[in-house]
Amino acid sequence: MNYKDSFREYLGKHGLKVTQQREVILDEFLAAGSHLSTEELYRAIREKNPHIGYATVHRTLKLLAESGLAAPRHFGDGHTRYECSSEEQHHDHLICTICGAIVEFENPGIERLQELVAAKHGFVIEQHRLEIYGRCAACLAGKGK
Amino acid sequence: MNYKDSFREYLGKHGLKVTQQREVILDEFLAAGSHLSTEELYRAIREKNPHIGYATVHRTLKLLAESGLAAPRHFGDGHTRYECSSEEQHHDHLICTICGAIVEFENPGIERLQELVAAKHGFVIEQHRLEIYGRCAACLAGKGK
DNA sequence: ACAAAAATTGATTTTCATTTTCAATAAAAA
DNA sequence: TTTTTATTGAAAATGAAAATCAATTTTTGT
Ligand SMILES: [Mn+2]
Ligand SMILES: [Mn+2]
Ligand SMILES: [Zn+2]
Ligand SMILES: [Zn+2]
Repeated sequence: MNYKDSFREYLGKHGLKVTQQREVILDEFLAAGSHLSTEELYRAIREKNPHIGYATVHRTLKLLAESGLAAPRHFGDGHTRYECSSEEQHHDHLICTICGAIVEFENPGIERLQELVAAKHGFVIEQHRLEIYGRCAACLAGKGK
Repeated sequence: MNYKDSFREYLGKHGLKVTQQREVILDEFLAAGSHLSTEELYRAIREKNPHIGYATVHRTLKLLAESGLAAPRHFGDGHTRYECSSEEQHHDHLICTICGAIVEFENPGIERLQELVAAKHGFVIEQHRLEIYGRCAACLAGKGK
């Protein structure tokens, strides 16, 4: 089942309605780059759909997050960013402090050690967040934007 | 050199003044528990020093962070929290999603793997943040507050 | 298809942590 | 001590996120 059907299913199961705005916003969310802020997605949508309001974009992103289709991220710039999460598996992020580039990575070894750390302290993990901040290759080479 | 002298040194080197308020706030910051929000520290200070304003507590915490004596943390509850950072070494956090308990841990294996991940993507690490959210032992046993 | 019921929309307002303002005050320099 | 400079704290401003509410759209019921 694809994103659009999953979203429709979630809406139906929660007594929510399938609206034109929600369809457009999901389409643009899937088409636009990942890790976009509400403001960024709103601007992208507004180009083709000037009638869709900021509040609706905001609410739909929260709805996508609640439905598990989008994942909110916080990289320290004061803006909540969202990325698709349904079909992708868990990953963490490398963030360039100069150009803002975001690189995703997965590391089973780190994941395993986290489980060991949690177990050692009697915790059962629900989620985790690992963000590595530094300078990306391009910026180190003086070629960052 | 202790915290108070380090702070005085930082102030002196930056053309800033050593004030009674800053001394009191640093004292309370060191005496109070770790991972306190500005609001929490302000309340603790106000009990003995009703004349110290919220803005001054806020500014002093930022100053402590700039000087490297305090480290700001964000655990997702919308409040910036601060902890001492000067003499302690790096650590990460386990946060209970039920009672809010915060457990600190260090794991050299995870740190090493992070360096490998960063190197693989051409990044030079400046800092990182690892937060593991889950249920603590007490809450799992039904004894959480 | 039509009417009634229920949810959504979007411009606007509100919230709330954080930051800034500014006249009075305190600290450091002369 | 006098002058200069920074700090203080009450209040106001800021800004991202969330809430409001009358108008509109979607869905349900007949
Ligand atoms: Mn990502
Ligand atoms: Mn800590
Ligand atoms: Zn870069
Ligand atoms: Zn707990």
